[in-house]
Amino acid sequence: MGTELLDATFAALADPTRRAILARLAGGEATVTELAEPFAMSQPAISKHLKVLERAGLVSRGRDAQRRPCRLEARPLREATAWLADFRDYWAESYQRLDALLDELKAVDRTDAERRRTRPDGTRG
Amino acid sequence: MGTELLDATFAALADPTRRAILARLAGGEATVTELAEPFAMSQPAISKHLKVLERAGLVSRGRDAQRRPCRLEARPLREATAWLADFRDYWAESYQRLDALLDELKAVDRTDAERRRTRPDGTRG
DNA sequence: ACTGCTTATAACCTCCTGGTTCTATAACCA
DNA sequence: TGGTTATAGAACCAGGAGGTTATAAGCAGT
Repeated sequence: MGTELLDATFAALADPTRRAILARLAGGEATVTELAEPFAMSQPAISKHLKVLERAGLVSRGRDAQRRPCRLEARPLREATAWLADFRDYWAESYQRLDALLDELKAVDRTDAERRRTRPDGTRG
Repeated sequence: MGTELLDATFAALADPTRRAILARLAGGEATVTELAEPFAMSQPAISKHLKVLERAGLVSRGRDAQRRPCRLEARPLREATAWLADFRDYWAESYQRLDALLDELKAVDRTDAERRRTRPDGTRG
């Protein structure tokens, strides 16, 4: 599980233009000019975004004469999703442990209360 | 669903130091010095990372005398996970549509073959 | 061979990021 | 009051990100 792939993937996802490009590509392959069309931005800017997505492995390119059609790649998205899911699970588990701890503390409180009723000086002896 | 929150969240997740901090915090609250300890990095650097995490809403801070304990916040992580999940679903759906399209094309191929058998010049009528 | 379309590259700018060191603030401790 | 601990802030630096324009390169059609 390469941290560099995670770095690149999350960094790629951090830009709204790139997320929009990915969303567009989820609907099927597209060429650079097709991808650039909805944006108020020059074509080289889109090419740069595509290079970022490509470096992260999120997008791969084919060849069709002059065109370089882009398509989505699943792997880095899977890895990023897996990281978030693992994280969520680990966190949930920690909360369970915390809940258990709190239950335990409550139990101790109760026994303390018991003890105080019989031994009012609060010693634990 | 603010794109700015997504920007900040994914950007925050794009750094391995910050992901490690989050992982540490999934195990419970921690102070800045506790968080800084495992890293070969100055304390102000960690404070900067914490500020990034805070700006993204991933972390909130309390107060305990001189200490400013950090704890995880669920919301931005939920939003990021949701974005990825929605994306995955949309993508899967598109693939279904693509499968349907391919089936349709195969069907057309078959009818073409039928036609060729009766009309060898290939005209479509 | 010329023209047009599609894409990438180069050079440049500005702003942000991630790190540093040094210093200030604030709370506790004696 | 003075010292220590915990954290934040300021000033600085190098490098990268995201944009621009102008240009080059590859391929297609006539």
